[in-house]
Amino acid sequence: MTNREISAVFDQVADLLEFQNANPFRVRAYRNGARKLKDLPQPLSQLVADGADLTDIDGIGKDLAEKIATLVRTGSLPMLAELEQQVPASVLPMLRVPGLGPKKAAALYNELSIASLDMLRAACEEGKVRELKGFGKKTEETILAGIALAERANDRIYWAAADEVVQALLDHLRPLGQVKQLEAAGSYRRGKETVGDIDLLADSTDVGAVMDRLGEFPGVAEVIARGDTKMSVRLDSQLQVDLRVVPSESFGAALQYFTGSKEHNVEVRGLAKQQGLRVNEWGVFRLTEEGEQGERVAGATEEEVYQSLGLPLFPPELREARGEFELASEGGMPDLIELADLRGDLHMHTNATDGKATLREMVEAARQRGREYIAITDHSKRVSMAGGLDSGRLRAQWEEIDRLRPEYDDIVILKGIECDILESGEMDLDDDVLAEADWVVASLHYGQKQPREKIMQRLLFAVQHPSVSIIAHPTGRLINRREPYDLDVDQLIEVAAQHNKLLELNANPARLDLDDSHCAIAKRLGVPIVISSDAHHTEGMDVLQYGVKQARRAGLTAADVANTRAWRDLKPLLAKQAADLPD
DNA sequence: GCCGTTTTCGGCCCGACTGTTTTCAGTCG
Repeated sequence: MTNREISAVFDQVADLLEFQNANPFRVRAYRNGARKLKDLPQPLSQLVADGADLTDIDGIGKDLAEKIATLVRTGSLPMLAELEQQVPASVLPMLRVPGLGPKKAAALYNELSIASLDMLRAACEEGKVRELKGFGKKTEETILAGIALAERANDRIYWAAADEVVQALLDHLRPLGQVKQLEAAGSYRRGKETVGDIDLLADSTDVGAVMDRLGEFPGVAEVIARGDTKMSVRLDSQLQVDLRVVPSESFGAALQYFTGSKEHNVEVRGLAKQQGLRVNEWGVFRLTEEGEQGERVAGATEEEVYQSLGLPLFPPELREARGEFELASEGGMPDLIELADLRGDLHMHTNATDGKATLREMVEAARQRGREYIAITDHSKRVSMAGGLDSGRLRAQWEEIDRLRPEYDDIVILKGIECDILESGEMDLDDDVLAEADWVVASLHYGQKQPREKIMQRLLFAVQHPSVSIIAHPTGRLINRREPYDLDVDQLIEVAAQHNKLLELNANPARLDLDDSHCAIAKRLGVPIVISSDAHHTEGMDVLQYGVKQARRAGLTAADVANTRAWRDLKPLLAKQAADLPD
């Protein structure tokens, strides 16, 4: 089992325990463990085989260590089977109904034997739910309305889509004179690849005016809640927007609190407590001897909030309780990569295959964006739907590049190819033509459902091929639409490290592949990441910003990303002899 | 279930809002 699979088992255990009203700290222990394992650089199977002490992993104690060993050895966990006997897994979707938590869901299951969303809907329509103790007519209506939301499969939207809504909301609220500061917080600010809802924070003393203004935002379908400081609305698109209005002296504390993540905040507040301080969204406060809230020591800015706790101002992208506190205590907060650090773009298509723009148009667009070098990487012949290139057409394209090069002295145009890794495991083009290329991107397009062994055989063949520079979109996942291939990413990264190959972070907002935790593993193993646009038209080059967000979440600095280098400094990283490459 | 420069037991972040309550539990972030 992979680390992620083991992590998923612990998450499932946590869900079921929560449903059974187990000790919340026990539930948290499983969730914490799941999170730590997902981001672990070494495969657990290897650690178990080596007889390593798993309790060395932060958050893993004696009990979870034993369960990990059981999962590695047998592929299943008796405890999970037992839990599923007590509570069918079909109840878990009920927890996604807004307003339904473990307590209420358990009451529905225990009192009315409701074990699925369908049964829940029927019970609401028959008016049975309102008769339960602790439920009422209003709750029943809320549940009924919420079922539709829960049934919508995982509807977190791409960060790029959230960004459009956020900008519109900010533009709508900013002109209001009563608003002194305004920020979008939450997972949007942390740059997560998908965003579940939008969190806005306003600095104002006129709460009513700000809330009224949000209510007037075009596209507000309903007001879910509105209190003294907090308001929630749902947009026509079903997206929820939470607004919090605080005074200036609390803005920093509220921004810190509202940015999260929840796990990061739990850690921050725990650390505060050890120092006799209390952190909440209103500020940082000294605690009196009786444990009462005393004098305020910080709150106006995030920086002073963290500073008052002896912590650095964490970049929002790192606030996931995935090791940032350890980095801070070692004094090494990384200087994360920024969009402006990128100098080249090494994956793009033209109308020779499935791109929309000509070679010259792509070159011009790249120059306008200040790129110092680009690789033209059209598809190879097996990708017939895209009109992939055979060796003849590919060489013809390279001749066209030869003709263009003298016209541009401010951009290096690399002769590249996105060569398909065939189902058989061979490369789609002959070795002699691949050897002539400046830059070979290898990727899978077909046979994505093959068993892991076969997928890995293909990927490992490609990564060891002398002419291949990089593996593109290595896992093949499409966010919310397609699962990754059945592959062992850890092994792929290891072999890439052994053969001095690069791995792509495809910046398309639907791909973002490799993802943040895999990029972090690549960093630890010294595998350079290349952030590429995979542009199919000129505007497609602008997606690099999303790749940079993901890279920041992985803790990558400019030094970890190969295409932050000038072309002459990138060449030594490549398998190909620098002398065979253009200047 | 995890963890320990106050602890191997007794803690484990904190507050807003709603609905169903007569003073609070549940949910959410």
